[in-house]
Amino acid sequence: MEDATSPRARYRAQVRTEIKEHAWRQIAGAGASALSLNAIAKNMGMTGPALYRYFGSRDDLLTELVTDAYRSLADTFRAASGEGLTGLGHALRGWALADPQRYFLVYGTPVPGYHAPDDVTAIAAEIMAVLLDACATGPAPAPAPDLDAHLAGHRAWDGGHGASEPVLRRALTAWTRLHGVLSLELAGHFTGMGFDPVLLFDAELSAL
Amino acid sequence: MEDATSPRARYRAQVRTEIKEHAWRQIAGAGASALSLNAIAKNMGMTGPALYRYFGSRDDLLTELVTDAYRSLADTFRAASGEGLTGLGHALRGWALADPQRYFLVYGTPVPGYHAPDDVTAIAAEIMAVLLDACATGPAPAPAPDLDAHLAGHRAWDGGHGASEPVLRRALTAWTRLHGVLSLELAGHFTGMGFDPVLLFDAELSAL
DNA sequence: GATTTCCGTGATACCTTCTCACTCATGGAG
DNA sequence: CTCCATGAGTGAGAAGGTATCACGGAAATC
Repeated sequence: MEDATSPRARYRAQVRTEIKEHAWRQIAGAGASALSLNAIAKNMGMTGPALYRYFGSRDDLLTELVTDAYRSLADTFRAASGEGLTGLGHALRGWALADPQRYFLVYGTPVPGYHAPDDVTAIAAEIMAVLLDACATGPAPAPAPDLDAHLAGHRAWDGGHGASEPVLRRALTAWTRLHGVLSLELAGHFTGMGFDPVLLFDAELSAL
Repeated sequence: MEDATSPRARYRAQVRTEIKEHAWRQIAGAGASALSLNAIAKNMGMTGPALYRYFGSRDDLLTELVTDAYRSLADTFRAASGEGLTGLGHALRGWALADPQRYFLVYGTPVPGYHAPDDVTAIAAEIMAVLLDACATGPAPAPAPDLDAHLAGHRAWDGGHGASEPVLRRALTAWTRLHGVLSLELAGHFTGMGFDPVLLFDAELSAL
Protein backbone atom coordinates (compact mmCIF):
# COMPACT_ATOMS: atom_id res chain seq x y z
CA MET A 1 0.00 0.00 0.00
CA GLU A 2 2.46 2.61 1.20
CA ASP A 3 5.35 0.85 -0.49
CA ALA A 4 8.15 3.26 -1.25
CA THR A 5 8.87 1.55 -4.58
CA SER A 6 5.35 1.92 -5.89
CA PRO A 7 5.35 3.12 -9.53
CA ARG A 8 3.48 6.25 -8.53
CA ALA A 9 5.94 7.00 -5.76
CA ARG A 10 8.95 6.37 -7.97
CA TYR A 11 7.60 8.65 -10.68
CA ARG A 12 6.80 11.26 -8.10
CA ALA A 13 10.30 11.14 -6.63
CA GLN A 14 11.89 11.41 -10.05
CA VAL A 15 9.84 14.44 -11.01
CA ARG A 16 10.64 16.07 -7.67
CA THR A 17 14.37 15.68 -8.20
CA GLU A 18 14.05 16.92 -11.77
CA ILE A 19 12.26 20.03 -10.53
CA LYS A 20 15.02 20.60 -8.02
CA GLU A 21 17.69 20.20 -10.68
CA HIS A 22 16.05 22.90 -12.77
CA ALA A 23 15.70 25.05 -9.67
CA TRP A 24 19.41 24.73 -8.89
CA ARG A 25 20.26 25.69 -12.45
CA GLN A 26 18.13 28.81 -12.15
CA ILE A 27 19.60 29.74 -8.78
CA ALA A 28 23.17 29.21 -9.92
CA GLY A 29 22.48 31.44 -12.89
CA ALA A 30 20.61 34.34 -11.40
CA GLY A 31 20.28 33.88 -7.64
CA ALA A 32 17.52 32.63 -5.42
CA SER A 33 15.28 35.60 -6.16
CA ALA A 34 15.10 34.50 -9.79
CA LEU A 35 13.62 31.12 -8.90
CA SER A 36 10.41 30.84 -10.95
CA LEU A 37 8.05 27.90 -10.78
CA ASN A 38 6.52 28.91 -14.09
CA ALA A 39 9.88 28.90 -15.83
CA ILE A 40 10.75 25.52 -14.35
CA ALA A 41 7.43 24.09 -15.52
CA LYS A 42 7.94 25.51 -19.00
CA ASN A 43 11.44 24.00 -19.17
CA MET A 44 9.98 20.64 -18.20
CA GLY A 45 7.20 20.83 -20.77
CA MET A 46 4.48 21.33 -18.20
CA THR A 47 2.23 24.15 -17.12
CA GLY A 48 2.77 26.12 -13.93
CA PRO A 49 0.09 24.67 -11.66
CA ALA A 50 1.37 21.13 -12.22
CA LEU A 51 4.34 21.83 -9.95
CA TYR A 52 2.02 22.41 -7.02
CA ARG A 53 1.44 18.67 -6.96
CA TYR A 54 5.08 18.32 -5.92
CA PHE A 55 5.80 21.39 -3.81
CA GLY A 56 3.25 23.29 -1.80
CA SER A 57 4.62 26.68 -2.77
CA ARG A 58 7.64 28.46 -4.10
CA ASP A 59 8.82 28.93 -0.53
CA ASP A 60 8.49 25.22 0.17
CA LEU A 61 10.71 24.43 -2.79
CA LEU A 62 13.22 27.06 -1.71
CA THR A 63 13.21 25.72 1.84
CA GLU A 64 13.95 22.24 0.56
CA LEU A 65 16.81 23.57 -1.53
CA VAL A 66 18.20 25.35 1.54
CA THR A 67 17.99 22.12 3.51
CA ASP A 68 19.75 20.26 0.71
CA ALA A 69 22.45 22.90 0.67
CA TYR A 70 23.00 22.50 4.42
CA ARG A 71 23.11 18.74 4.00
CA SER A 72 25.62 19.07 1.18
CA LEU A 73 27.86 21.24 3.34
CA ALA A 74 27.55 18.82 6.25
CA ASP A 75 28.54 15.94 3.96
CA THR A 76 31.51 17.89 2.65
CA PHE A 77 32.59 18.67 6.21
CA ARG A 78 32.19 15.08 7.33
CA ALA A 79 34.28 13.89 4.37
CA ALA A 80 37.05 16.29 5.36
CA SER A 81 36.76 15.74 9.09
CA GLY A 82 40.01 13.82 9.28
CA GLU A 83 42.19 16.55 7.81
CA GLY A 84 42.14 19.05 10.63
CA LEU A 85 41.08 22.66 10.56
CA THR A 86 43.16 23.39 7.46
CA GLY A 87 41.47 20.61 5.53
CA LEU A 88 38.09 21.82 6.73
CA GLY A 89 38.87 25.33 5.54
CA HIS A 90 39.90 24.16 2.10
CA ALA A 91 36.84 21.94 1.88
CA LEU A 92 34.65 24.89 2.79
CA ARG A 93 36.21 27.13 0.16
CA GLY A 94 35.96 24.46 -2.51
CA TRP A 95 32.33 23.84 -1.66
CA ALA A 96 31.58 27.55 -1.76
CA LEU A 97 33.37 28.23 -5.05
CA ALA A 98 31.68 25.24 -6.70
CA ASP A 99 28.33 27.04 -6.41
CA PRO A 100 28.45 30.51 -4.84
CA GLN A 101 24.68 30.87 -4.84
CA ARG A 102 24.41 27.67 -2.85
CA TYR A 103 26.74 29.21 -0.26
CA PHE A 104 24.56 32.31 -0.18
CA LEU A 105 21.50 30.13 0.31
CA VAL A 106 23.08 29.00 3.57
CA TYR A 107 25.00 32.07 4.76
CA GLY A 108 23.63 34.90 2.65
CA THR A 109 21.16 37.68 3.26
CA PRO A 110 18.14 36.34 5.13
CA VAL A 111 14.55 37.31 4.44
CA PRO A 112 13.31 39.03 7.63
CA GLY A 113 10.14 37.00 8.00
CA TYR A 114 11.64 33.62 7.18
CA HIS A 115 12.21 30.99 9.88
CA ALA A 116 14.41 28.01 9.13
CA PRO A 117 12.84 24.61 9.85
CA ASP A 118 14.18 22.33 12.55
CA ASP A 119 15.98 20.24 9.93
CA VAL A 120 18.57 22.87 9.21
CA THR A 121 19.26 23.66 12.85
CA ALA A 122 20.03 19.97 13.39
CA ILE A 123 22.33 19.94 10.35
CA ALA A 124 23.93 23.18 11.48
CA ALA A 125 24.65 21.52 14.82
CA GLU A 126 26.29 18.63 12.99
CA ILE A 127 28.45 21.05 11.03
CA MET A 128 29.40 22.78 14.26
CA ALA A 129 30.29 19.45 15.84
CA VAL A 130 32.77 18.69 13.04
CA LEU A 131 34.23 22.16 13.39
CA LEU A 132 34.57 21.76 17.15
CA ASP A 133 36.37 18.44 16.67
CA ALA A 134 38.83 20.07 14.30
CA CYS A 135 39.40 22.94 16.72
CA ALA A 136 40.05 20.65 19.68
CA THR A 137 43.47 19.64 18.38
CA GLY A 138 45.86 22.43 17.63
CA PRO A 139 47.53 25.42 19.20
CA ALA A 140 45.66 27.36 21.85
CA PRO A 141 44.57 30.74 20.53
CA ALA A 142 45.47 34.02 22.17
CA PRO A 143 43.66 34.43 25.47
CA ALA A 144 40.39 36.33 25.65
CA PRO A 145 39.22 36.15 29.27
CA ASP A 146 36.02 38.17 28.85
CA LEU A 147 34.71 36.08 25.99
CA ASP A 148 35.78 32.80 27.59
CA ALA A 149 34.01 33.66 30.82
CA HIS A 150 30.89 34.53 28.91
CA LEU A 151 31.05 31.38 26.82
CA ALA A 152 31.38 29.30 29.98
CA GLY A 153 27.85 30.32 30.84
CA HIS A 154 26.46 30.28 27.30
CA ARG A 155 27.67 27.11 25.69
CA ALA A 156 24.45 25.21 25.11
CA TRP A 157 25.16 25.34 21.36
CA ASP A 158 28.10 22.92 21.63
CA GLY A 159 25.61 20.05 21.69
CA GLY A 160 27.25 18.28 24.61
CA HIS A 161 30.61 18.29 22.89
CA GLY A 162 32.39 19.14 26.09
CA ALA A 163 35.07 21.30 24.52
CA SER A 164 36.94 23.82 26.61
CA GLU A 165 36.11 27.49 26.27
CA PRO A 166 39.20 28.33 24.20
CA VAL A 167 38.20 25.56 21.80
CA LEU A 168 34.67 26.94 21.55
CA ARG A 169 36.14 30.36 20.89
CA ARG A 170 38.50 28.97 18.27
CA ALA A 171 35.58 27.35 16.46
CA LEU A 172 33.57 30.55 16.49
CA THR A 173 36.56 32.55 15.33
CA ALA A 174 37.33 30.11 12.54
CA TRP A 175 33.72 30.23 11.41
CA THR A 176 33.46 34.01 11.36
CA ARG A 177 36.89 34.66 9.86
CA LEU A 178 36.60 32.15 7.04
CA HIS A 179 33.06 33.31 6.31
CA GLY A 180 34.29 36.90 6.30
CA VAL A 181 36.86 36.32 3.58
CA LEU A 182 34.74 33.88 1.64
CA SER A 183 31.53 35.88 1.56
CA LEU A 184 33.26 39.07 0.46
CA GLU A 185 35.11 37.12 -2.22
CA LEU A 186 31.95 35.43 -3.51
CA ALA A 187 30.05 38.70 -3.42
CA GLY A 188 32.68 40.16 -5.73
CA HIS A 189 33.96 42.83 -3.37
CA PHE A 190 37.55 41.92 -4.20
CA THR A 191 37.15 41.80 -7.97
CA GLY A 192 38.29 45.34 -8.65
CA MET A 193 41.19 45.12 -6.22
CA GLY A 194 43.43 42.81 -8.19
CA PHE A 195 44.84 40.54 -5.49
CA ASP A 196 44.18 36.82 -5.22
CA PRO A 197 41.59 36.07 -2.53
CA VAL A 198 42.92 32.57 -1.94
CA LEU A 199 46.07 34.00 -0.38
CA LEU A 200 44.01 36.06 2.04
CA PHE A 201 41.91 33.02 2.84
CA ASP A 202 44.97 30.86 3.44
CA ALA A 203 46.56 33.56 5.57
CA GLU A 204 43.50 33.64 7.81
CA LEU A 205 43.42 29.86 7.88
CA SER A 206 47.05 29.56 8.92
CA ALA A 207 46.57 32.30 11.52
CA LEU A 208 44.08 30.01 13.18
CA MET B 1 15.73 78.20 -16.22
CA GLU B 2 17.85 75.40 -14.78
CA ASP B 3 17.68 76.94 -11.34
CA ALA B 4 17.97 74.30 -8.67
CA THR B 5 15.40 76.07 -6.51
CA SER B 6 12.74 76.22 -9.18
CA PRO B 7 9.31 75.24 -7.79
CA ARG B 8 9.15 72.28 -10.10
CA ALA B 9 12.61 71.12 -9.12
CA ARG B 10 11.94 71.55 -5.42
CA TYR B 11 8.70 69.60 -5.63
CA ARG B 12 10.42 66.92 -7.66
CA ALA B 13 13.24 66.59 -5.16
CA GLN B 14 10.79 66.36 -2.28
CA VAL B 15 8.75 63.63 -3.94
CA ARG B 16 11.93 61.73 -4.76
CA THR B 17 13.08 61.75 -1.15
CA GLU B 18 9.60 60.78 0.01
CA ILE B 19 9.64 57.81 -2.34
CA LYS B 20 13.02 56.80 -0.98
CA GLU B 21 11.78 57.07 2.59
CA HIS B 22 8.92 54.70 1.83
CA ALA B 23 11.37 52.42 0.04
CA TRP B 24 13.67 52.30 3.08
CA ARG B 25 10.72 51.49 5.30
CA GLN B 26 9.78 48.59 3.03
CA ILE B 27 13.36 47.30 2.86
CA ALA B 28 13.88 47.56 6.60
CA GLY B 29 10.71 45.56 7.12
CA ALA B 30 10.97 42.79 4.57
CA GLY B 31 14.27 43.07 2.73
CA ALA B 32 15.24 44.44 -0.64
CA SER B 33 13.34 41.76 -2.54
CA ALA B 34 10.07 43.08 -1.09
CA LEU B 35 10.60 46.54 -2.57
CA SER B 36 7.44 47.30 -4.56
CA LEU B 37 6.87 50.44 -6.57
CA ASN B 38 3.15 49.77 -6.60
CA ALA B 39 3.00 49.54 -2.81
CA ILE B 40 5.03 52.74 -2.42
CA ALA B 41 2.70 54.56 -4.80
CA LYS B 42 -0.36 53.31 -2.96
CA ASN B 43 1.11 54.45 0.36
CA MET B 44 1.70 57.89 -1.12
CA GLY B 45 -1.80 58.15 -2.53
CA MET B 46 -0.67 57.78 -6.12
CA THR B 47 -0.94 55.16 -8.80
CA GLY B 48 1.96 52.96 -9.82
CA PRO B 49 3.02 54.53 -13.10
CA ALA B 50 3.42 57.95 -11.46
CA LEU B 51 6.65 56.80 -9.82
CA TYR B 52 8.25 56.26 -13.21
CA ARG B 53 8.43 60.04 -13.53
CA TYR B 54 10.95 59.97 -10.68
CA PHE B 55 12.82 56.71 -11.12
CA GLY B 56 13.38 54.97 -14.42
CA SER B 57 12.75 51.52 -13.00
CA ARG B 58 12.64 49.50 -9.82
CA ASP B 59 16.32 48.70 -10.35
CA ASP B 60 17.17 52.38 -10.70
CA LEU B 61 15.53 53.11 -7.37
CA LEU B 62 17.31 50.19 -5.74
CA THR B 63 20.63 51.29 -7.19
CA GLU B 64 20.13 54.76 -5.75
CA LEU B 65 19.33 53.27 -2.35
CA VAL B 66 22.50 51.20 -2.53
CA THR B 67 24.50 54.31 -3.36
CA ASP B 68 22.90 56.15 -0.45
CA ALA B 69 23.74 53.26 1.84
CA TYR B 70 27.39 53.39 0.76
CA ARG B 71 27.43 57.14 1.26
CA SER B 72 25.90 56.74 4.71
CA LEU B 73 28.56 54.24 5.69
CA ALA B 74 31.30 56.50 4.31
CA ASP B 75 29.91 59.41 6.35
CA THR B 76 29.82 57.26 9.48
CA PHE B 77 33.39 56.17 8.88
CA ARG B 78 34.58 59.72 8.25
CA ALA B 79 32.90 60.87 11.47
CA ALA B 80 34.75 58.16 13.42
CA SER B 81 38.03 58.50 11.58
CA GLY B 82 39.76 60.09 14.57
CA GLU B 83 39.10 57.27 16.98
CA GLY B 84 41.39 54.62 15.58
CA LEU B 85 40.54 51.15 14.43
CA THR B 86 38.55 50.40 17.58
CA GLY B 87 36.34 53.43 17.06
CA LEU B 88 35.88 52.49 13.45
CA GLY B 89 34.81 49.01 14.43
CA HIS B 90 32.24 50.26 16.90
CA ALA B 91 30.97 52.79 14.37
CA LEU B 92 30.59 50.00 11.82
CA ARG B 93 28.67 47.79 14.21
CA GLY B 94 26.41 50.62 15.29
CA TRP B 95 25.71 51.55 11.69
CA ALA B 96 24.93 47.92 10.83
CA LEU B 97 22.64 47.27 13.80
CA ALA B 98 20.74 50.50 13.17
CA ASP B 99 19.42 49.01 9.91
CA PRO B 100 20.56 45.47 9.12
CA GLN B 101 18.95 45.46 5.70
CA ARG B 102 20.95 48.56 4.79
CA TYR B 103 24.11 46.65 5.71
CA PHE B 104 22.98 43.77 3.51
CA LEU B 105 22.34 46.19 0.69
CA VAL B 106 26.06 46.97 0.78
CA TYR B 107 27.64 43.68 1.83
CA GLY B 108 24.90 41.12 1.31
CA THR B 109 24.15 38.55 -1.33
CA PRO B 110 24.68 40.06 -4.78
CA VAL B 111 22.44 39.49 -7.78
CA PRO B 112 24.63 37.73 -10.37
CA GLY B 113 23.80 40.02 -13.26
CA TYR B 114 24.02 43.29 -11.35
CA HIS B 115 26.92 45.68 -11.85
CA ALA B 116 27.49 48.48 -9.36
CA PRO B 117 27.81 51.96 -10.86
CA ASP B 118 31.04 53.95 -10.67
CA ASP B 119 29.63 55.99 -7.79
CA VAL B 120 29.82 53.17 -5.31
CA THR B 121 33.32 52.10 -6.29
CA ALA B 122 34.46 55.65 -5.59
CA ILE B 123 32.71 55.66 -2.22
CA ALA B 124 34.09 52.21 -1.47
CA ALA B 125 37.56 53.59 -2.14
CA GLU B 126 36.87 56.42 0.30
CA ILE B 127 35.79 53.92 2.94
CA MET B 128 38.92 51.91 2.31
CA ALA B 129 41.05 55.04 2.66
CA VAL B 130 39.64 55.72 6.13
CA LEU B 131 40.25 52.11 7.08
CA LEU B 132 43.83 52.26 5.80
CA ASP B 133 44.45 55.42 7.84
CA ALA B 134 43.20 53.69 10.97
CA CYS B 135 45.36 50.65 10.28
CA ALA B 136 48.51 52.69 9.72
CA THR B 137 48.89 53.46 13.42
CA GLY B 138 48.95 50.51 15.73
CA PRO B 139 50.78 47.29 16.38
CA ALA B 140 52.21 45.39 13.47
CA PRO B 141 50.25 42.20 12.82
CA ALA B 142 51.80 38.77 12.75
CA PRO B 143 53.99 38.33 9.66
CA ALA B 144 52.59 36.72 6.52
CA PRO B 145 55.36 36.81 3.93
CA ASP B 146 53.46 35.13 1.10
CA LEU B 147 50.51 37.49 1.27
CA ASP B 148 52.70 40.57 1.75
CA ALA B 149 54.80 39.68 -1.28
CA HIS B 150 51.66 39.22 -3.34
CA LEU B 151 50.16 42.47 -2.09
CA ALA B 152 53.33 44.33 -3.02
CA GLY B 153 52.52 43.58 -6.64
CA HIS B 154 48.76 43.98 -6.38
CA ARG B 155 48.11 47.12 -4.40
CA ALA B 156 46.41 49.33 -6.95
CA TRP B 157 43.32 49.37 -4.72
CA ASP B 158 45.04 51.47 -2.03
CA GLY B 159 44.34 54.55 -4.12
CA GLY B 160 47.79 56.00 -3.77
CA HIS B 161 47.66 55.76 -0.01
CA GLY B 162 51.23 54.56 0.18
CA ALA B 163 50.71 52.23 3.13
CA SER B 164 53.15 49.43 3.78
CA GLU B 165 52.16 45.88 2.94
CA PRO B 166 51.53 44.88 6.58
CA VAL B 167 49.17 47.86 6.87
CA LEU B 168 47.33 46.83 3.70
CA ARG B 169 47.04 43.35 5.10
CA ARG B 170 45.80 44.65 8.43
CA ALA B 171 43.09 46.65 6.68
CA LEU B 172 41.97 43.66 4.65
CA THR B 173 42.00 41.46 7.72
CA ALA B 174 40.03 43.98 9.76
CA TRP B 175 37.48 44.27 6.98
CA THR B 176 36.96 40.54 6.52
CA ARG B 177 37.00 39.66 10.24
CA LEU B 178 34.55 42.35 11.31
CA HIS B 179 32.31 41.57 8.37
CA GLY B 180 32.47 37.90 9.26
CA VAL B 181 31.15 38.38 12.78
CA LEU B 182 28.73 41.13 11.83
CA SER B 183 27.13 39.45 8.84
CA LEU B 184 26.56 36.18 10.70
CA GLU B 185 25.10 38.11 13.62
CA LEU B 186 22.78 40.17 11.44
CA ALA B 187 21.73 37.10 9.48
CA GLY B 188 20.63 35.53 12.75
CA HIS B 189 23.05 32.62 12.73
CA PHE B 190 23.89 33.24 16.38
CA THR B 191 20.33 33.62 17.63
CA GLY B 192 19.87 30.04 18.74
CA MET B 193 23.30 29.84 20.35
CA GLY B 194 22.70 32.03 23.34
CA PHE B 195 25.95 34.00 23.59
CA ASP B 196 26.25 37.74 23.10
CA PRO B 197 27.65 38.58 19.67
CA VAL B 198 29.09 41.89 20.81
CA LEU B 199 31.68 40.06 22.92
CA LEU B 200 32.80 38.06 19.90
CA PHE B 201 32.93 41.24 17.84
CA ASP B 202 34.96 43.06 20.48
CA ALA B 203 37.29 40.10 20.84
CA GLU B 204 38.02 40.18 17.12
CA LEU B 205 38.40 43.93 17.24
CA SER B 206 40.91 43.85 20.09
CA ALA B 207 42.77 40.99 18.39
CA LEU B 208 43.45 43.40 15.56
C1' DG C 1 -3.03 85.92 -20.92
C1' DA C 2 -1.09 82.37 -23.98
C1' DT C 3 1.98 78.65 -24.22
C1' DT C 4 4.81 75.07 -22.91
C1' DT C 5 6.27 71.86 -19.71
C1' DC C 6 5.43 68.03 -17.06
C1' DC C 7 2.83 65.42 -13.39
C1' DG C 8 -0.59 61.90 -12.62
C1' DT C 9 -4.17 58.66 -14.37
C1' DG C 10 -6.30 54.81 -16.78
C1' DA C 11 -5.67 51.28 -20.11
C1' DT C 12 -2.93 47.79 -21.48
C1' DA C 13 0.63 44.00 -22.03
C1' DC C 14 3.13 40.63 -19.83
C1' DC C 15 5.05 38.50 -15.93
C1' DT C 16 4.61 36.14 -11.32
C1' DT C 17 2.36 32.90 -7.52
C1' DC C 18 -1.46 30.30 -6.45
C1' DT C 19 -6.50 28.17 -6.33
C1' DC C 20 -9.97 25.60 -8.37
C1' DA C 21 -12.79 22.69 -11.34
C1' DC C 22 -12.18 19.44 -14.54
C1' DT C 23 -10.26 15.63 -17.64
C1' DC C 24 -8.00 11.64 -18.22
C1' DA C 25 -4.60 8.01 -17.68
C1' DT C 26 -2.78 4.77 -14.62
C1' DG C 27 -2.34 1.52 -10.75
C1' DG C 28 -4.46 -1.57 -7.74
C1' DA C 29 -8.44 -4.36 -6.08
C1' DG C 30 -11.89 -7.68 -6.85
C1' DC D 1 -9.96 -9.05 -16.92
C1' DT D 2 -12.78 -5.43 -15.42
C1' DC D 3 -13.89 -1.70 -12.68
C1' DC D 4 -12.92 2.20 -10.01
C1' DA D 5 -10.48 5.29 -7.19
C1' DT D 6 -6.26 7.82 -6.96
C1' DG D 7 -3.76 11.43 -8.62
C1' DA D 8 -1.24 13.95 -12.49
C1' DG D 9 -1.84 17.68 -15.54
C1' DT D 10 -4.56 21.47 -17.86
C1' DG D 11 -7.09 25.80 -18.50
C1' DA D 12 -9.34 29.53 -16.39
C1' DG D 13 -8.95 33.06 -13.34
C1' DA D 14 -7.80 36.04 -9.14
C1' DA D 15 -4.48 39.06 -7.16
C1' DG D 16 -0.39 41.51 -7.58
C1' DG D 17 4.01 42.84 -9.75
C1' DT D 18 6.87 45.85 -13.52
C1' DA D 19 6.64 48.79 -17.24
C1' DT D 20 4.79 51.53 -21.46
C1' DC D 21 1.67 54.50 -23.53
C1' DA D 22 -1.67 58.23 -24.69
C1' DC D 23 -4.19 61.58 -22.66
C1' DG D 24 -6.02 65.41 -19.58
C1' DG D 25 -5.13 69.07 -16.71
C1' DA D 26 -2.53 71.97 -13.62
C1' DA D 27 1.25 74.73 -13.00
C1' DA D 28 5.29 77.34 -14.33
C1' DT D 29 7.11 80.14 -17.80
C1' DC D 30 7.12 83.54 -21.40
